[in-house]
Amino acid sequence: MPEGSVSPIGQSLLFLTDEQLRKGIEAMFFAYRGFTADPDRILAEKAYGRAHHRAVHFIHRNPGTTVNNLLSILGVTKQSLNRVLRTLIEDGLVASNVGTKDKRERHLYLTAEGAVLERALSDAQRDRMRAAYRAAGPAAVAGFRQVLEAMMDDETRHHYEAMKEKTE
Amino acid sequence: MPEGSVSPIGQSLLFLTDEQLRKGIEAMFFAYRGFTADPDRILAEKAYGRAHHRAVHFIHRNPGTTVNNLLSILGVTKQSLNRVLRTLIEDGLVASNVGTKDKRERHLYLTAEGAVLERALSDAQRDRMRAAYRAAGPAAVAGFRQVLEAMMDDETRHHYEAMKEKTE
DNA sequence: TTGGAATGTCAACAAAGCTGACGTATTGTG
DNA sequence: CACAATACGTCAGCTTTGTTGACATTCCAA
Repeated sequence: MPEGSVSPIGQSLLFLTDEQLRKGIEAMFFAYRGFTADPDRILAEKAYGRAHHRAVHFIHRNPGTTVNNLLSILGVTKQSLNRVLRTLIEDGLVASNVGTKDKRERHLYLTAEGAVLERALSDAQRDRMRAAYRAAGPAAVAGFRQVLEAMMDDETRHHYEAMKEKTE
Repeated sequence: MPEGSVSPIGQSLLFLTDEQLRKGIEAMFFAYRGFTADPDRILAEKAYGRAHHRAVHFIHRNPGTTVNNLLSILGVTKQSLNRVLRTLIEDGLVASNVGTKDKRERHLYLTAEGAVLERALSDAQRDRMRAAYRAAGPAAVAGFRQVLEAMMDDETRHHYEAMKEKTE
Protein backbone atom coordinates (compact mmCIF):
# COMPACT_ATOMS: atom_id res chain seq x y z
CA MET A 1 0.00 0.00 0.00
CA PRO A 2 1.55 3.31 -1.01
CA GLU A 3 2.60 5.72 1.67
CA GLY A 4 -0.10 8.12 2.75
CA SER A 5 -2.91 6.25 1.08
CA VAL A 6 -6.15 6.02 2.98
CA SER A 7 -8.55 3.17 3.31
CA PRO A 8 -11.72 2.95 1.23
CA ILE A 9 -13.76 4.26 4.12
CA GLY A 10 -11.44 7.17 4.75
CA GLN A 11 -9.38 8.35 7.68
CA SER A 12 -11.60 6.66 10.26
CA LEU A 13 -9.65 3.42 9.93
CA LEU A 14 -6.40 4.97 11.07
CA PHE A 15 -7.11 3.60 14.50
CA LEU A 16 -6.42 0.14 13.09
CA THR A 17 -2.82 0.77 12.10
CA ASP A 18 -0.13 -1.52 13.50
CA GLU A 19 1.17 1.39 15.53
CA GLN A 20 -2.18 1.99 17.19
CA LEU A 21 -2.56 -1.70 17.86
CA ARG A 22 0.89 -1.93 19.37
CA LYS A 23 0.12 0.90 21.73
CA GLY A 24 -3.04 -0.87 22.77
CA ILE A 25 -1.10 -4.05 23.43
CA GLU A 26 1.44 -2.26 25.57
CA ALA A 27 -1.26 -0.34 27.40
CA MET A 28 -2.93 -3.63 28.20
CA PHE A 29 0.30 -5.12 29.50
CA PHE A 30 1.25 -2.17 31.67
CA ALA A 31 -2.27 -1.55 32.94
CA TYR A 32 -2.65 -5.15 34.07
CA ARG A 33 0.27 -4.62 36.41
CA GLY A 34 -1.55 -1.74 38.06
CA PHE A 35 -4.72 -3.76 38.08
CA THR A 36 -3.18 -6.48 40.26
CA ALA A 37 -0.74 -4.39 42.27
CA ASP A 38 -2.94 -3.39 45.20
CA PRO A 39 -4.51 -6.78 45.93
CA ASP A 40 -1.08 -8.37 45.54
CA ARG A 41 0.22 -6.26 48.41
CA ILE A 42 -2.56 -7.43 50.69
CA LEU A 43 -2.14 -11.03 49.61
CA ALA A 44 1.60 -10.99 50.23
CA GLU A 45 1.00 -10.05 53.87
CA LYS A 46 -1.19 -13.10 54.36
CA ALA A 47 0.94 -15.56 52.37
CA TYR A 48 -1.70 -15.95 49.70
CA GLY A 49 -1.32 -15.43 45.98
CA ARG A 50 -3.30 -14.24 43.02
CA ALA A 51 -4.85 -17.66 42.63
CA HIS A 52 -6.42 -17.33 46.07
CA HIS A 53 -7.77 -13.92 45.15
CA ARG A 54 -9.47 -15.27 42.04
CA ALA A 55 -11.01 -18.17 43.91
CA VAL A 56 -12.31 -15.93 46.68
CA HIS A 57 -13.65 -13.40 44.20
CA PHE A 58 -15.65 -15.87 42.17
CA ILE A 59 -16.94 -17.79 45.16
CA HIS A 60 -18.18 -14.46 46.48
CA ARG A 61 -19.87 -13.74 43.18
CA ASN A 62 -21.33 -17.23 42.83
CA PRO A 63 -22.16 -18.44 46.33
CA GLY A 64 -22.84 -22.15 46.38
CA THR A 65 -20.98 -22.76 43.13
CA THR A 66 -19.67 -26.25 42.57
CA VAL A 67 -16.01 -27.01 42.15
CA ASN A 68 -16.58 -27.92 38.51
CA ASN A 69 -18.27 -24.64 37.76
CA LEU A 70 -15.52 -22.66 39.43
CA LEU A 71 -13.01 -24.61 37.40
CA SER A 72 -14.51 -23.60 34.11
CA ILE A 73 -14.80 -19.95 35.14
CA LEU A 74 -11.19 -19.79 36.21
CA GLY A 75 -9.91 -21.86 33.33
CA VAL A 76 -7.49 -23.97 35.35
CA THR A 77 -7.23 -27.67 36.16
CA LYS A 78 -8.86 -29.16 39.21
CA GLN A 79 -5.46 -30.09 40.62
CA SER A 80 -4.37 -26.50 40.47
CA LEU A 81 -7.58 -25.15 41.95
CA ASN A 82 -7.62 -27.86 44.58
CA ARG A 83 -4.31 -26.78 46.04
CA VAL A 84 -5.61 -23.26 46.52
CA LEU A 85 -9.02 -24.34 47.71
CA ARG A 86 -7.56 -26.71 50.27
CA THR A 87 -5.61 -23.96 51.99
CA LEU A 88 -8.62 -21.64 51.96
CA ILE A 89 -10.80 -24.33 53.53
CA GLU A 90 -8.15 -25.27 56.09
CA ASP A 91 -7.79 -21.61 57.02
CA GLY A 92 -11.54 -21.29 57.47
CA LEU A 93 -12.12 -18.78 54.69
CA VAL A 94 -14.21 -21.07 52.50
CA ALA A 95 -16.88 -23.61 53.40
CA SER A 96 -17.32 -26.70 51.26
CA ASN A 97 -20.75 -28.29 51.72
CA VAL A 98 -21.80 -31.63 50.29
CA GLY A 99 -24.71 -31.13 47.91
CA THR A 100 -28.16 -32.13 49.10
CA LYS A 101 -29.59 -32.99 45.72
CA ASP A 102 -26.42 -34.46 44.27
CA LYS A 103 -24.11 -35.62 47.02
CA ARG A 104 -21.13 -35.84 44.69
CA GLU A 105 -21.03 -32.08 44.41
CA ARG A 106 -19.42 -29.67 46.85
CA HIS A 107 -20.97 -26.26 47.14
CA LEU A 108 -18.57 -23.46 48.00
CA TYR A 109 -19.29 -20.44 50.17
CA LEU A 110 -17.23 -17.76 51.83
CA THR A 111 -17.22 -17.86 55.61
CA ALA A 112 -17.48 -14.61 57.55
CA GLU A 113 -13.72 -14.53 57.68
CA GLY A 114 -13.49 -15.22 53.98
CA ALA A 115 -15.87 -12.37 53.28
CA VAL A 116 -13.59 -10.04 55.23
CA LEU A 117 -10.65 -10.91 53.00
CA GLU A 118 -12.76 -10.63 49.87
CA ARG A 119 -13.89 -7.22 50.92
CA ALA A 120 -10.36 -6.03 51.61
CA LEU A 121 -9.14 -7.26 48.25
CA SER A 122 -12.01 -5.91 46.22
CA ASP A 123 -11.93 -2.57 48.04
CA ALA A 124 -8.29 -2.17 47.11
CA GLN A 125 -8.88 -3.13 43.51
CA ARG A 126 -12.00 -1.02 43.19
CA ASP A 127 -10.27 2.05 44.56
CA ARG A 128 -7.82 2.07 41.71
CA MET A 129 -10.52 1.25 39.20
CA ARG A 130 -12.67 4.05 40.51
CA ALA A 131 -9.83 6.54 40.21
CA ALA A 132 -9.18 5.43 36.64
CA TYR A 133 -12.88 5.60 35.74
CA ARG A 134 -13.25 9.01 37.28
CA ALA A 135 -10.19 10.31 35.48
CA ALA A 136 -11.33 8.94 32.13
CA GLY A 137 -15.05 9.73 32.35
CA PRO A 138 -18.20 7.79 31.49
CA ALA A 139 -17.80 7.76 27.72
CA ALA A 140 -14.28 6.38 27.97
CA VAL A 141 -15.47 3.73 30.41
CA ALA A 142 -18.11 2.55 27.98
CA GLY A 143 -15.47 2.21 25.29
CA PHE A 144 -13.13 0.46 27.67
CA ARG A 145 -15.73 -2.20 28.42
CA GLN A 146 -16.66 -2.60 24.77
CA VAL A 147 -13.11 -3.27 23.66
CA LEU A 148 -12.44 -5.67 26.53
CA GLU A 149 -15.56 -7.66 25.76
CA ALA A 150 -14.62 -7.89 22.11
CA MET A 151 -11.22 -9.20 23.12
CA MET A 152 -12.52 -12.22 25.04
CA ASP A 153 -12.73 -15.76 23.74
CA ASP A 154 -16.29 -16.84 23.03
CA GLU A 155 -16.37 -19.30 25.89
CA THR A 156 -14.88 -16.79 28.28
CA ARG A 157 -17.37 -14.15 27.23
CA HIS A 158 -20.13 -16.58 28.03
CA HIS A 159 -18.97 -16.81 31.63
CA TYR A 160 -18.58 -13.04 31.77
CA GLU A 161 -22.07 -12.37 30.46
CA ALA A 162 -23.60 -14.90 32.81
CA MET A 163 -22.10 -13.19 35.83
CA LYS A 164 -22.78 -9.75 34.51
CA GLU A 165 -26.50 -10.41 34.44
CA LYS A 166 -26.53 -11.80 37.93
CA THR A 167 -27.13 -8.45 39.55
CA GLU A 168 -28.69 -6.46 36.76
CA MET B 1 -27.61 7.76 51.13
CA PRO B 2 -31.32 7.22 50.51
CA GLU B 3 -32.39 4.78 47.83
CA GLY B 4 -32.75 6.32 44.40
CA SER B 5 -30.90 9.48 45.28
CA VAL B 6 -28.56 10.86 42.69
CA SER B 7 -25.17 12.41 43.16
CA PRO B 8 -24.71 16.16 43.31
CA ILE B 9 -23.61 16.22 39.69
CA GLY B 10 -26.55 14.08 38.57
CA GLN B 11 -26.89 10.72 36.92
CA SER B 12 -23.49 10.95 35.24
CA LEU B 13 -21.76 9.42 38.27
CA LEU B 14 -23.69 6.18 38.05
CA PHE B 15 -20.75 4.71 36.17
CA LEU B 16 -18.80 4.80 39.43
CA THR B 17 -21.05 2.43 41.36
CA ASP B 18 -19.51 -0.66 42.90
CA GLU B 19 -21.48 -2.74 40.42
CA GLN B 20 -20.02 -0.93 37.44
CA LEU B 21 -16.55 -1.19 38.91
CA ARG B 22 -16.95 -4.89 39.54
CA LYS B 23 -17.94 -5.45 35.95
CA GLY B 24 -14.87 -3.55 34.82
CA ILE B 25 -12.68 -5.68 37.05
CA GLU B 26 -14.12 -8.90 35.70
CA ALA B 27 -13.92 -7.64 32.12
CA MET B 28 -10.25 -6.90 32.69
CA PHE B 29 -9.62 -10.36 34.10
CA PHE B 30 -11.41 -12.24 31.34
CA ALA B 31 -10.09 -10.04 28.54
CA TYR B 32 -6.52 -10.57 29.63
CA ARG B 33 -6.96 -14.26 29.02
CA GLY B 34 -7.94 -13.56 25.43
CA PHE B 35 -5.14 -11.07 25.15
CA THR B 36 -2.49 -13.71 25.86
CA ALA B 37 -4.19 -16.75 24.35
CA ASP B 38 -2.92 -16.53 20.78
CA PRO B 39 0.75 -15.84 21.51
CA ASP B 40 0.64 -18.52 24.19
CA ARG B 41 -0.29 -21.10 21.58
CA ILE B 42 2.70 -20.18 19.43
CA LEU B 43 5.00 -20.12 22.44
CA ALA B 44 3.89 -23.55 23.60
CA GLU B 45 4.97 -25.04 20.27
CA LYS B 46 8.45 -23.66 20.71
CA ALA B 47 8.82 -24.42 24.43
CA TYR B 48 8.89 -20.77 25.36
CA GLY B 49 6.67 -18.91 27.79
CA ARG B 50 5.09 -15.54 28.28
CA ALA B 51 8.28 -14.20 29.83
CA HIS B 52 10.12 -14.90 26.58
CA HIS B 53 7.41 -13.08 24.67
CA ARG B 54 7.74 -10.00 26.84
CA ALA B 55 11.53 -9.96 26.56
CA VAL B 56 11.42 -10.35 22.78
CA HIS B 57 8.75 -7.70 22.45
CA PHE B 58 10.59 -5.05 24.41
CA ILE B 59 13.99 -5.81 22.91
CA HIS B 60 12.35 -5.35 19.53
CA ARG B 61 10.94 -2.03 20.67
CA ASN B 62 14.17 -0.87 22.30
CA PRO B 63 17.07 -2.26 20.28
CA GLY B 64 20.34 -2.00 22.14
CA THR B 65 18.68 -1.70 25.52
CA THR B 66 20.70 -2.76 28.53
CA VAL B 67 19.65 -5.56 30.83
CA ASN B 68 19.03 -3.04 33.58
CA ASN B 69 16.73 -0.95 31.44
CA LEU B 70 14.79 -4.00 30.31
CA LEU B 71 14.50 -5.01 33.95
CA SER B 72 12.76 -1.83 34.95
CA ILE B 73 10.40 -1.96 31.99
CA LEU B 74 9.38 -5.53 32.74
CA GLY B 75 9.25 -5.05 36.48
CA VAL B 76 10.97 -8.30 37.43
CA THR B 77 14.24 -9.14 39.12
CA LYS B 78 17.38 -9.41 37.08
CA GLN B 79 17.75 -13.05 38.05
CA SER B 80 14.33 -13.83 36.66
CA LEU B 81 14.98 -12.02 33.43
CA ASN B 82 18.41 -13.54 33.14
CA ARG B 83 17.11 -17.06 32.92
CA VAL B 84 14.83 -16.16 30.04
CA LEU B 85 17.48 -14.09 28.34
CA ARG B 86 20.02 -16.90 28.58
CA THR B 87 17.84 -19.35 26.69
CA LEU B 88 17.05 -16.74 24.05
CA ILE B 89 20.75 -16.02 23.59
CA GLU B 90 21.66 -19.72 23.51
CA ASP B 91 18.98 -20.32 20.92
CA GLY B 92 20.31 -17.50 18.81
CA LEU B 93 17.26 -15.25 19.01
CA VAL B 94 18.92 -12.46 20.95
CA ALA B 95 22.40 -10.97 20.68
CA SER B 96 24.07 -9.67 23.83
CA ASN B 97 26.92 -7.26 23.10
CA VAL B 98 29.28 -6.01 25.77
CA GLY B 99 29.05 -2.24 25.96
CA THR B 100 31.90 -0.28 24.40
CA LYS B 101 31.65 2.69 26.70
CA ASP B 102 30.78 0.75 29.85
CA LYS B 103 31.88 -2.86 29.69
CA ARG B 104 29.62 -3.87 32.53
CA GLU B 105 26.60 -3.33 30.37
CA ARG B 106 25.19 -5.77 27.83
CA HIS B 107 23.29 -4.32 24.90
CA LEU B 108 20.50 -6.51 23.60
CA TYR B 109 19.31 -6.93 20.03
CA LEU B 110 17.08 -9.37 18.19
CA THR B 111 18.84 -11.55 15.64
CA ALA B 112 17.15 -12.23 12.31
CA GLU B 113 15.74 -15.41 13.80
CA GLY B 114 14.56 -13.52 16.85
CA ALA B 115 12.82 -10.99 14.65
CA VAL B 116 10.94 -13.84 12.97
CA LEU B 117 9.56 -15.04 16.29
CA GLU B 118 8.72 -11.50 17.37
CA ARG B 119 6.80 -10.98 14.18
CA ALA B 120 4.84 -14.22 14.56
CA LEU B 121 3.90 -13.37 18.13
CA SER B 122 2.93 -9.79 17.51
CA ASP B 123 0.99 -10.72 14.38
CA ALA B 124 -1.07 -13.17 16.40
CA GLN B 125 -1.68 -10.70 19.18
CA ARG B 126 -2.44 -7.85 16.82
CA ASP B 127 -4.97 -9.88 14.89
CA ARG B 128 -7.14 -10.28 17.94
CA MET B 129 -6.62 -6.69 18.96
CA ARG B 130 -7.55 -5.52 15.49
CA ALA B 131 -10.76 -7.55 15.54
CA ALA B 132 -11.67 -6.12 18.93
CA TYR B 133 -10.87 -2.57 17.82
CA ARG B 134 -12.85 -2.97 14.64
CA ALA B 135 -15.83 -4.38 16.49
CA ALA B 136 -15.80 -1.60 19.07
CA GLY B 137 -15.00 1.35 16.83
CA PRO B 138 -12.64 4.33 17.14
CA ALA B 139 -14.45 6.15 19.92
CA ALA B 140 -14.47 3.04 22.10
CA VAL B 141 -10.79 2.49 21.41
CA ALA B 142 -9.95 6.00 22.57
CA GLY B 143 -11.82 5.34 25.81
CA PHE B 144 -10.16 1.97 26.21
CA ARG B 145 -6.72 3.55 26.05
CA GLN B 146 -7.69 6.38 28.38
CA VAL B 147 -8.89 4.06 31.11
CA LEU B 148 -5.90 1.75 30.80
CA GLU B 149 -3.48 4.64 31.07
CA ALA B 150 -5.26 5.94 34.14
CA MET B 151 -4.96 2.50 35.70
CA MET B 152 -1.17 2.32 35.54
CA ASP B 153 1.23 3.04 38.36
CA ASP B 154 3.07 6.30 37.88
CA GLU B 155 6.39 4.63 37.29
CA THR B 156 4.86 2.17 34.86
CA ARG B 157 3.13 4.94 32.97
CA HIS B 158 6.46 6.64 32.61
CA HIS B 159 7.84 3.61 30.76
CA TYR B 160 4.70 3.42 28.68
CA GLU B 161 4.83 7.05 27.64
CA ALA B 162 8.52 6.83 26.81
CA MET B 163 7.93 3.96 24.41
CA LYS B 164 4.79 5.47 23.04
CA GLU B 165 6.64 8.50 21.83
CA LYS B 166 9.37 6.47 20.23
CA THR B 167 7.55 6.18 16.91
CA GLU B 168 5.23 9.15 17.02
C1' DT C 1 44.88 3.17 44.24
C1' DT C 2 41.50 1.33 46.56
C1' DG C 3 36.84 0.74 48.26
C1' DG C 4 32.14 1.12 47.08
C1' DA C 5 28.48 1.16 43.62
C1' DA C 6 26.68 -0.81 39.50
C1' DT C 7 26.01 -4.69 36.23
C1' DG C 8 25.31 -9.14 35.39
C1' DT C 9 25.60 -14.52 36.56
C1' DC C 10 24.93 -18.81 39.30
C1' DA C 11 22.30 -21.48 42.88
C1' DA C 12 18.47 -22.63 45.39
C1' DC C 13 13.74 -22.11 46.55
C1' DA C 14 8.48 -21.04 46.11
C1' DA C 15 3.99 -20.26 43.73
C1' DA C 16 1.05 -21.95 40.58
C1' DG C 17 0.26 -23.82 36.35
C1' DC C 18 0.25 -28.60 33.84
C1' DT C 19 -0.36 -34.02 32.77
C1' DG C 20 -1.30 -38.61 34.23
C1' DA C 21 -3.01 -42.08 37.30
C1' DC C 22 -5.93 -43.56 40.76
C1' DG C 23 -9.57 -43.91 44.62
C1' DT C 24 -14.19 -43.06 46.26
C1' DA C 25 -18.75 -41.77 46.41
C1' DT C 26 -22.76 -41.07 43.92
C1' DT C 27 -25.80 -40.97 40.03
C1' DG C 28 -28.01 -42.53 36.04
C1' DT C 29 -28.90 -46.14 32.58
C1' DG C 30 -29.23 -50.43 29.91
C1' DC D 1 -29.26 -54.94 39.49
C1' DA D 2 -24.89 -54.20 37.32
C1' DC D 3 -22.09 -51.09 35.36
C1' DA D 4 -20.66 -46.87 33.09
C1' DA D 5 -20.31 -42.05 33.82
C1' DT D 6 -19.75 -38.03 36.79
C1' DA D 7 -17.85 -35.15 40.60
C1' DC D 8 -14.39 -34.61 43.54
C1' DG D 9 -10.01 -35.34 45.91
C1' DT D 10 -5.18 -36.73 45.93
C1' DC D 11 -0.40 -38.32 44.82
C1' DA D 12 3.56 -37.79 42.01
C1' DG D 13 6.24 -35.29 38.99
C1' DC D 14 7.31 -31.66 35.77
C1' DT D 15 7.52 -26.61 33.90
C1' DT D 16 7.52 -21.68 33.98
C1' DT D 17 8.56 -17.73 36.25
C1' DG D 18 8.88 -15.23 40.14
C1' DT D 19 11.94 -14.59 44.57
C1' DT D 20 16.64 -14.01 47.73
C1' DG D 21 21.39 -14.71 48.53
C1' DA D 22 26.11 -15.00 47.14
C1' DC D 23 29.59 -13.73 43.96
C1' DA D 24 32.53 -11.95 39.91
C1' DT D 25 33.53 -8.13 37.07
C1' DT D 26 33.82 -3.41 35.98
C1' DC D 27 33.72 1.46 36.75
C1' DC D 28 34.26 5.66 39.33
C1' DA D 29 35.36 8.76 42.86
C1' DA D 30 37.65 9.82 47.21
